[in-house]
Amino acid sequence: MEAALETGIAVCWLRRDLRLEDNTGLYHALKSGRPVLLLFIFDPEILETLPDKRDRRLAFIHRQLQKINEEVSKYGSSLLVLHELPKKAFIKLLSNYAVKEVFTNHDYEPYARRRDKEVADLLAEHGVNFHTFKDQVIFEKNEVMKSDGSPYTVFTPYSRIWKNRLHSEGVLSLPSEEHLEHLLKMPKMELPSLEEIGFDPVEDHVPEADISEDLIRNYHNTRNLPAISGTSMVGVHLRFGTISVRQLVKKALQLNEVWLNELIWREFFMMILWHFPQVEHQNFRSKYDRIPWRNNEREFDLWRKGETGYPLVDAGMRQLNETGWMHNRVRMLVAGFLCKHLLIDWRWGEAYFAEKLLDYELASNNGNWQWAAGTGCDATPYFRIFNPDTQLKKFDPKLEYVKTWIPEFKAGYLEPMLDHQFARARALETYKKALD
DNA sequence: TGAAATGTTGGGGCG
DNA sequence: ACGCCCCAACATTTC
Repeated sequence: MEAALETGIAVCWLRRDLRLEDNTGLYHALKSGRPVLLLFIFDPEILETLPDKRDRRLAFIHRQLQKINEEVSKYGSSLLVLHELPKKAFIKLLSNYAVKEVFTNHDYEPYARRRDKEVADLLAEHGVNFHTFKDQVIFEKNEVMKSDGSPYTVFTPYSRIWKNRLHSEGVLSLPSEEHLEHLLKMPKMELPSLEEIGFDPVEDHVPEADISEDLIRNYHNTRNLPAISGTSMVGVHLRFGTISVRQLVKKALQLNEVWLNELIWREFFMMILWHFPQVEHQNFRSKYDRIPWRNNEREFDLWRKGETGYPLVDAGMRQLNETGWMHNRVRMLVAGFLCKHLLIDWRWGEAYFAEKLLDYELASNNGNWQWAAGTGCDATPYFRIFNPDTQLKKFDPKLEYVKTWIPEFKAGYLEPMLDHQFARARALETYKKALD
């Protein structure tokens, strides 16, 4: 038996689960009885969608990979990092190593599903077992469904069943970090540099996550005040898997249900994207297809630069442009402003966020943009239109946030690009007419 | 996790 | 004392 196992290795393919701790796929690979080769692939098909060669996300991923490589080298192993189409990478891998099994964690985005299908087919042709695991969510795919077997499209009932199921099943964590001695012994290899994969090195000042008891307990009181560090900043870590969602849910259960709900929103939108992959490019509700978006390029540009003349909108866009992050309360406002005040297609805004946000997550970004535009599931009704000045008075009354991101700010620093009352009436009329 | 318009109530000023 | 008006405060409706 032992001899048979020695004749081949297992590969653990990391994608958006860049950690060695509590990693489901890695755990099962390490327990497979075969030496485990740890693999990461820079996929040119993904990289070419990133227009900015100074992309901070790439720098973040690169740094995480270096950390992982450093860590596994303590076990006499190495991370293997390739830069080519995954299918080609596996063809090469199969010719260089006696690969018997491949382990990985589920990735639910439409592109990832196509990619993984191709790799699965290739591996099957070569008689290699492909084992995939749920890791990035608590409940996936069809695990939280209505009693008639259809997916939920409203958050509240979904979250109720999600919580019921969580309480009956508990949270299962797998200590992959305790079995790293089963990694394949090999000399430490260097990663390709950022330049070698076509990117420029850039300071990756990704915000530190704050999952202190203090912050989580107070989350519901402070999360709407953009001048305060009242949010946990876990988005980017969930995106790339540098924190396990199971660790966060355990804390949430003990400390704050409002914060737990935010984690459930993430899974809600992932579930929606799984069942309705067409929402990546289309309105969830097709009755909104007839909205005549104005799509004025000049106005879009003012929005992007943070020069609308509405202080809270502009502060948010400048925070995004400068740091790759924007406070969530302000994200809702700027998204609503683009769709309703300017009548610009939510897809334009979504694409801009996708380019700029370090914590960009297709399912959440799409779900929340469609929420703001009113075209999505469980979305804000079309007649709910934020007043940017009222939002400022409510959530940044001392103008602290605004002054942080708009240095030249003073009352009337910039003439509003359009009148709120006018834009509100125009949005109501446009939506109403399109829906009739 | 809306805002504005419209409706209702009740206290107080005033003749 | 009483009716009338004003208006703030709150509630409801509408978009």
